[in-house]
Amino acid sequence: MAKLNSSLSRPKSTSPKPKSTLPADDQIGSGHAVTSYDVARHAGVSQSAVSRCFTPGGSVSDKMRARIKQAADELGYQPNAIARMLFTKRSNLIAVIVANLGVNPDFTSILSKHLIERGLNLLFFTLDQEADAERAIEQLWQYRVDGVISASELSEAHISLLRERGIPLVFINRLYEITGANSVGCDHAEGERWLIDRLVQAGHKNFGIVAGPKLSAVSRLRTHAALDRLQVLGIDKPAIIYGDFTYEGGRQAMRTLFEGKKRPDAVVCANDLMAIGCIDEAREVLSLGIPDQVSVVGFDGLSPGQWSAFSLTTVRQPMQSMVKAAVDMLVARIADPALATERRVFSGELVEGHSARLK
Amino acid sequence: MAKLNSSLSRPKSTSPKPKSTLPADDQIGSGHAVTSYDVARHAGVSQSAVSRCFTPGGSVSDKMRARIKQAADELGYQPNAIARMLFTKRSNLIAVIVANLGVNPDFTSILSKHLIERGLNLLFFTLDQEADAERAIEQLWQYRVDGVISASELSEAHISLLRERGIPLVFINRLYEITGANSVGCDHAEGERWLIDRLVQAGHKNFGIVAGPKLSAVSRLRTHAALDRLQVLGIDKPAIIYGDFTYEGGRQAMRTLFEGKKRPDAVVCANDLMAIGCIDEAREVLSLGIPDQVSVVGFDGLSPGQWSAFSLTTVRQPMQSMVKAAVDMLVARIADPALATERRVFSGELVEGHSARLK
DNA sequence: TTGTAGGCGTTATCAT
DNA sequence: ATGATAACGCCTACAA
Repeated sequence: MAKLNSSLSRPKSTSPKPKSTLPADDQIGSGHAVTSYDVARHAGVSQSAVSRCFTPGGSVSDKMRARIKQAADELGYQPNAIARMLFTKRSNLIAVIVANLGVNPDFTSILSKHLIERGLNLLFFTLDQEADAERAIEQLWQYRVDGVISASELSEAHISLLRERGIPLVFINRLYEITGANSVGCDHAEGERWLIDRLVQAGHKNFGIVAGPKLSAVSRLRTHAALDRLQVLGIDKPAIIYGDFTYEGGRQAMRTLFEGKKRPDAVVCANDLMAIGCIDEAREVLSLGIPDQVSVVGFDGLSPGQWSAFSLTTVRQPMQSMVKAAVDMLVARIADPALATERRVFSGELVEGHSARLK
Repeated sequence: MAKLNSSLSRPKSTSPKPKSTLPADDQIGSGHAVTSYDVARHAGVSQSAVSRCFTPGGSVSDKMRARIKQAADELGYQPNAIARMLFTKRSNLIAVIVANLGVNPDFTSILSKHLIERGLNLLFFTLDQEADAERAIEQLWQYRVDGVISASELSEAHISLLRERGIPLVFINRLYEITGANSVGCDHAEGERWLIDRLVQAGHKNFGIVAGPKLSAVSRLRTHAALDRLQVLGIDKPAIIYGDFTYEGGRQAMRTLFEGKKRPDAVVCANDLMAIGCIDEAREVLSLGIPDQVSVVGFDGLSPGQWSAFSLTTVRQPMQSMVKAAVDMLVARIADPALATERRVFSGELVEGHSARLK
């Protein structure tokens, strides 16, 4: 029961015979891993012909192409991407890094679609703890990914590591002002100003802010913009509660906000999930009418927010455009790594739900 | 400006010199792609020593290991997974296939976590149209993934293709009775019986069923189980509406259900998202009290269903356990492809929310 | 324990 | 247009 010798006739293989590279024809679908040599032998051509035949720009006669394609089909041959990668140094792999929380649920599938369109594949990394980032960076390097899209913040060290290694990196909705890293994002400040302006126009006076985690850059951007605008409009400094971007966090923040003596008439949340939590807490526990007694606004444009139970007033991020832009940008950088770093910022879209009194 | 000759001293390279494989030492962090040869040269050892040093079971003396590790660190060396794959035929890649709709949002991140624990990486495929399946199967084969986890249904042809190629496959929550494919899932029938029993016990008499798409196996399982149980309990045959597993679909189904002359007092939905849609439609448009006038139940255990706005009565699928089981099973099959195919079925957990009158 | 040498399945350069 | 052949970077007998 010796192993079956599937692919003989390699250049310097055991067979000493110099010419006549066509020993006994193969049995179809037998052993594993049919290689280009097997196809070549089966079609009676050289291995390089097979390779060319599967290469986009390869110069092969129609007749030969047909013969090879048929042989390949009969044997069930597909080129081995691994071997190709080894030679070409292009893996067609894009590493996608997402933080476990605070990511729009359909982000991944939208991204996947855009990558597919460009013939790229998605190597997925999700980050729970800081240690995971270390591992992700190490792995994606080992797999020689062509580029990285990150929806999670990365340390300076990791960013520069990627730069040194020449791996293009594009951030989605993270990390703006910092060191030259490519990014696409939503104009959080603008959106937040819209919300505040509308709320103030409608006569709200006592604001409460539900921020995200203190170290979240997105939360900072949104919250600061709101605070700034309130100050510009001459509104009293609002109470600020720091949440964790979750539903539960939103509920808790709302509770805390209404324990104080100065109860807000408008609550501005750093994301939709917390806003939903606020609404539920207001109705369920605090017995407050939304938007009659309190207005609540969020940020993101999550689909649950648009369910009629909440009808959340919020700013929708143009996910499709952002993701497309990120992929475009990444692909451009892969083609020409010398391109200048760039930021693309999209305006959100104000969604006037019924969770806030707007007039 | 000639290209810099980073790694000389390959076995049969240009250099004719037979011995003394240590030409001028390298400049750190210079060119790209530092290889094991570079490290070897830097540390003054053989390339194979470097390789062994990075291989779990490799036999290297502590002294040498230290020297090599240091050299590797200085040069920023990480083994090239691609080259390794080519030789070992193991990619440490697991293909994960999900259908675009109808997937529990945190499924991917849970899965990712479990794969990480085993040192596996996640190659992500999302399926929109039937054509995408074709592409996914082709790609994952080209990348020589070690195994496949699918949360989407696959055609018989694709399943047997994977089998022929010796790629272990585990389904999550799909495709039970069919051809010997490994799967883990939730006991839909049992859960559905629980729901029906409780509803009937509480005195509900007129049922409405909101099913999923007609070709969805999961929907069929859940719906059939509900219908069977109703029949066993002697309840009149309920109206059945076919939805699409979405929120909007749920709303529409609810509307249709209440256009009929026999208005149900209990609506059983094939998933949580549609159940939420039903609740919103009932309250918003039909002005029906939940659960006073109609009871609504779902299936899945989605977190939005548990928000107090809905407090959905449902059956929660034990996602963590299911995913862990799937990974365990897959890893076992990778280790021993001859293992018998197996199905693991977990019981769900009845969640008694307030969307249904249960007594 | 360490070094030598051959091969994994491609692509690409060169003759033909 | 086609066929030989040398890498690509690593792993693993085998020899020392």
